[in-house]
Amino acid sequence: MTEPGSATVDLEIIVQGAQEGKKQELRLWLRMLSTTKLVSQEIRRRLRNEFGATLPQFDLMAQLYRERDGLRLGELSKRTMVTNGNVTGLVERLETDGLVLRVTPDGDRRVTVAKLTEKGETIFGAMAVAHEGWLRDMMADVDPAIVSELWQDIGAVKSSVSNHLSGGDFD
Amino acid sequence: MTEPGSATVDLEIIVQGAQEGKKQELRLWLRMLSTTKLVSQEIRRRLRNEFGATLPQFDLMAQLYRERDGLRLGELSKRTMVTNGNVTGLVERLETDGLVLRVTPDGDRRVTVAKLTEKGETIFGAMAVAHEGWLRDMMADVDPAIVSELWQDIGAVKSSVSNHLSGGDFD
DNA sequence: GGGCGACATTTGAAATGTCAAAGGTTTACG
DNA sequence: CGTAAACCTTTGACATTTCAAATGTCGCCC
Repeated sequence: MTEPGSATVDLEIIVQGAQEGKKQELRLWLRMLSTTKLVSQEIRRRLRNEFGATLPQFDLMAQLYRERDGLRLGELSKRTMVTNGNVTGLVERLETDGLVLRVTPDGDRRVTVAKLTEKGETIFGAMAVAHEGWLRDMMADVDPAIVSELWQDIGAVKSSVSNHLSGGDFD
Repeated sequence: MTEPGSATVDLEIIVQGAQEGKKQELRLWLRMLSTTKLVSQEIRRRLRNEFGATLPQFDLMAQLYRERDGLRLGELSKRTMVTNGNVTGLVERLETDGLVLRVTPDGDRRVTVAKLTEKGETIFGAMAVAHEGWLRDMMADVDPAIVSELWQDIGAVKSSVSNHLSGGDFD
C-alpha cells in the first residue's frame, strides 16, 4: 500500500492534515453509526423471531432485571436514554403482557415504580442468555484484545462527548 | 465450554477468560450503543434547533447531496439503512418542504428517483458544514491517533458482524 | 400475446421516538 | 395555613421505525 522511497514523510502528514485530516471525526462517527445500526437490526430481528419482543422492551426489562425492587419511571428514562413520555407507553404495553408491574409507593404519590413480574424475570432471563450469545457470535472474528481496547477507547469518546454537550447531560 | 487452546498464554488471560472475559463483547456493545445514542441525541437536538430538520432527513439528504443525478428510493433505502416504506414517507415530507424532488424516469415506471432541489442543496450545504463541526467539537478531547485507530477497529467489528448475520446482508 | 415471476414502491397497523404542555403531588417558605 | 416552586408522570401532536401485505411494472418464455 505505502509507496516507495519517501524521504519526505513529513509531507504526507502535512498534506493529510490539511486536506482531509479534519474529517476523521466525521468518518469515525459514520462508521460507528452504521455499525450500531447493523447490530441493532440483527438483534431486533432475533428478538422478534425468537421471543416476540422488541429491542426497547428488552432494554427496559434489562434495567429492571438488576433492580429487583423496581425503578421509578424517571430513573428508567435516564438509564435507557428514552424520554419520559416514551417510558409511559413502553411500561404500559409490558404491563398488558404481564411482564411488568406498576406500583405507587405509599410515601410519594407522584411516583410510579415499575418492576418485573415473576413471569417477566423468567422470560427476560432466557432473552439475556440468548442476547449475550448473539453478540459473541457476531463479534467472533474480532480479536479479544481489540474488543477490550475498543471498549476503553470508545469510553474516551463517550466522555469527550459528554463534556461537550450543549444541554449538559451526563452518563 | 471452550477450553484454553494454547498453554503459552498468560495466566491473566486465562483468569480473565474464566471469570468475565466472556462478556467482553456484550460490554463493548452496550458502550457502543450508549455512545451512539448520546451523539445522535446531541446532533438531533442541534439539527432541530438550528435548522428545523430531523436526523433521518439529514441522512437522506446527505446521500442525495453526493449523487446530484438523484437516487432511486430502493437505493436510498440501502444506503441509509432505512426500510423502503420509511423512505417513502421521508421523501414525501421533504418534497412538501421543497427540498427534494420526485421523478419517474421514462424507461421504467416502477422506479421513483429522488433528487435535491436547488433549495435543498443550499440548505444541506449549510447543515453539512455545521454537522462536521459539531462532531469535531464533541470529539475534541480524543487523541487523533485514537480516532483513526477506532475507525479501523470498528471496521473490523462491522465486517465480523456482517459475516454473521442470520439474514445474510452486506455493506 | 398472454401470463408468470421478479422487481420497486406504497400502504397500513402497531410500536417507538421527540418535544412541549398539562396534570397531580410534595416541599418549602412567608 | 396557604401558596408558589419543584418534582414526577401523563398526554397529545407528529415524525420515524418495522413488518407484512398490496399495488404496479417490467421481462421473459412459451
